[in-house]
Amino acid sequence: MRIGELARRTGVSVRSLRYYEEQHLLPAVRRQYPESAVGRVELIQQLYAAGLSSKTILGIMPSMVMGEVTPMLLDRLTDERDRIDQQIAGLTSTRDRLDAIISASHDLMSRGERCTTHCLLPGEHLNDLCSSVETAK
Amino acid sequence: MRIGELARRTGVSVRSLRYYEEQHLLPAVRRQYPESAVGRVELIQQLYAAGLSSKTILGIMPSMVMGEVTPMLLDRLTDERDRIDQQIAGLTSTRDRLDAIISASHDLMSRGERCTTHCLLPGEHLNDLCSSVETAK
DNA sequence: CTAAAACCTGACACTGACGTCAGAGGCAAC
DNA sequence: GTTGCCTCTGACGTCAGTGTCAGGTTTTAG
Repeated sequence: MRIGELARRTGVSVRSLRYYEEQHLLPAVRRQYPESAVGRVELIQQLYAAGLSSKTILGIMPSMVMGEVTPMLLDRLTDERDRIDQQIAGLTSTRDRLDAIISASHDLMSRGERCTTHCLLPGEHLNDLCSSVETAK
Repeated sequence: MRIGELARRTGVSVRSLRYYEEQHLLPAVRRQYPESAVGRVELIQQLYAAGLSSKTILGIMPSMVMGEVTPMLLDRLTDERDRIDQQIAGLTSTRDRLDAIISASHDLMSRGERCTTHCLLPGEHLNDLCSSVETAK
């Protein structure tokens, strides 16, 4: 498979694939990629989405491809897993915060009420922000 | 409170705080920040961590500060919440993938076995990657 | 009053993953 | 041949958040 087809099949731009190769994440043998490159590209994308850098991905790639893991790699994997766990926790808390506002405003709108005292950030005066938002544009 | 103290209390650099003000996320009144700025900075950081851009944050900020939300803001909030939900799902799947490797390698090491066929990415030859990793450094 | 400390403005640098463009080559069908 | 598509190399641009430095002003301590 050549780079164009790989790009089509993965939905990843040619530029990105070349970048991956540049980072030694995606080896090509004489302009040909094996069938397995598709899964590999998807793995790379997934790890990028999880906030790993190309260097980190390069580091843990061997353990993702082979079932075999050295103690050092195991450490790295565990570190990253823990980091992702933390990230999930943070995102969950953020989502809950957004959710609280969304459902609260649903409740309010269904009753036609208004509530400016039930702030999530206490101590703010409305004018503080309104003015800043207006002057922003 | 002035910017230095705010920086100390939030653990955010002075430079970043100034950037927030530049983006109209953190209004200052004559070089003075109100007590509530601390919570506000933490909110900003949390939203940044969730992948929101400064523009988006500026857009949804009013609804975070006041309980009141316009339908337009509600849409934006819902969009962001859904995006974060997706992000959480992706991260969870990535973490599970890492976890699978970690626990599998624990099992293997405890038995002193080796398993190169139990790959997570089928169809790869070990040499594909080993060579690419070696030549990387 | 003076010196030090904090602050402001403005600008440029950097990172990382990727876009984009130019120029050059390869390989197919017509 | 040549037309056209795909590829490669190389370089520069982008974006957002932040570091950093220079040079000037304000606030605070003595």
